[in-house]
Amino acid sequence: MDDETVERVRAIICSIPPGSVLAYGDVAARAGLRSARQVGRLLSEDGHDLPWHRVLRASGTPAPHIAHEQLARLRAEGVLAKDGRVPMREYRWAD
DNA sequence: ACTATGACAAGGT
DNA sequence: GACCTTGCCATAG
Repeated sequence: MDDETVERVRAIICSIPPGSVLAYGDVAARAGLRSARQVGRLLSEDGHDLPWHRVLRASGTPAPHIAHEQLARLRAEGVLAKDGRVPMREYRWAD
């Protein structure tokens, strides 16, 4: 993991507009990473100052330990989850 | 060097 | 849709 790549990931996550979301894999792809786990690891370690709540799994289900907080924050931005799951088809950020 | 673990994903059943 | 198996890659022991 070069610092340059880390910066790219951080930049991408920061640029996600409120009301939109991205999957870990999407962020990874845009940042040039080969594995989505890298993104998750980054957030767990160095993502405390980023809008991490706009990043979730490809299926629209957030990670278990943060699920409650995540859905609450998204709900505050207008992202409505259906039974703990966000409909990516509608909220997925495409620029 | 090897194994286990983790904010994951894709493909098969 | 749900569930299981593989692949993935950095870190920790």
